[in-house]
Amino acid sequence: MKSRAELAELLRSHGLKCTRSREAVLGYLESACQPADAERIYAELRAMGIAVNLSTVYRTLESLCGVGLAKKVVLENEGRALFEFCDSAHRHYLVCICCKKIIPITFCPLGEYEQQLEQRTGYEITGHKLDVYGYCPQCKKISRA
Amino acid sequence: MKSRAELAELLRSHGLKCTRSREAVLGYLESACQPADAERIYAELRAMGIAVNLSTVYRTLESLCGVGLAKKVVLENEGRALFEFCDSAHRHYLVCICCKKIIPITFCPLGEYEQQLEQRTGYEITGHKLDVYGYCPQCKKISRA
DNA sequence: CTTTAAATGAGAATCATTTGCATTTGCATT
DNA sequence: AATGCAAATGCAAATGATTCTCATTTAAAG
Ligand SMILES: [Zn+2]
Ligand SMILES: [Zn+2]
Ligand SMILES: [Zn+2]
Ligand SMILES: [Zn+2]
Repeated sequence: MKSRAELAELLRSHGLKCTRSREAVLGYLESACQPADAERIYAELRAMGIAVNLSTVYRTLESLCGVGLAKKVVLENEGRALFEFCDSAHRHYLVCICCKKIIPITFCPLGEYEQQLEQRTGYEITGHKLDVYGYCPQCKKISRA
Repeated sequence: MKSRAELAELLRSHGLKCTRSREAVLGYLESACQPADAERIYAELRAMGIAVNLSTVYRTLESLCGVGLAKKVVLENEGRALFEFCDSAHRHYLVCICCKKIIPITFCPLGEYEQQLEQRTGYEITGHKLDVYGYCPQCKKISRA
């Protein structure tokens, strides 16, 4: 949980003008425990008494992603894009298909696989996206009952 | 490349009434060399002289996916959903971020990884989605020039 | 305190996809 | 082959997430 001054500094050091909306959105992402969509960020900020416009939330998220302060996460079967604070770590997601809870996973098992693929296909591989789906412990119980 | 009779039989055996649109869409998917989006399927069928409505293409794709004759493929940075003939094989995609060419990959390196995740997280894992991005041999050359 | 380029708010526009409803069609039954 | 009916289709309008336009406000540099 960063202070307002820290957030402001983070914005400036990434070449972004520091505004109320940006500080608010960045602050929200930084303290959120899982990726959130624009509408949700918008709603939560309003609930906190911070009046931002939805267009501005979208624009701000785009700016933040542009300078590497946020990351866009697109999941299958999810109509809307999610966003999270970007600590620039490569990661994957374990998503509950029932309650939508998301656990970020930092271990990546695909280094060798990518090399093999490059050799076999002639592609120059620049990255990958891996999402794992299933039931979280809670939903597992419920679905059994 | 299946005959019309084969396509019809495939539809019926999956519990779907056999109609001109369904036969056309399924036929297109079956002979396509890579996943295509609804609009594209629509355009190609028209070009072949088969008049189908775009809504019908969408509805047909939904039906085909519903009975397991097609599969929806959602890729990052791709505004529209893609569809492919479903041979029920688990697969991944190697996508060129330049020309959008897609190579399906049948080898999956994630069996052990899923087991480890189940143990560590308590989730019951039901599946995963892995897409690899990069430059195809052709685009690799171009970007160097 | 001015100045000025960038950011914002409000709402319209866009784009893929879905839906309502009147009409047509597959196909089982006579 | 003719009949009947539920399911499928065409068309246009609705939807929902996201982007854009443009007039107004604001951050921050001088
Ligand atoms: Zn759950
Ligand atoms: Zn990885
Ligand atoms: Zn390419
Ligand atoms: Zn796999």
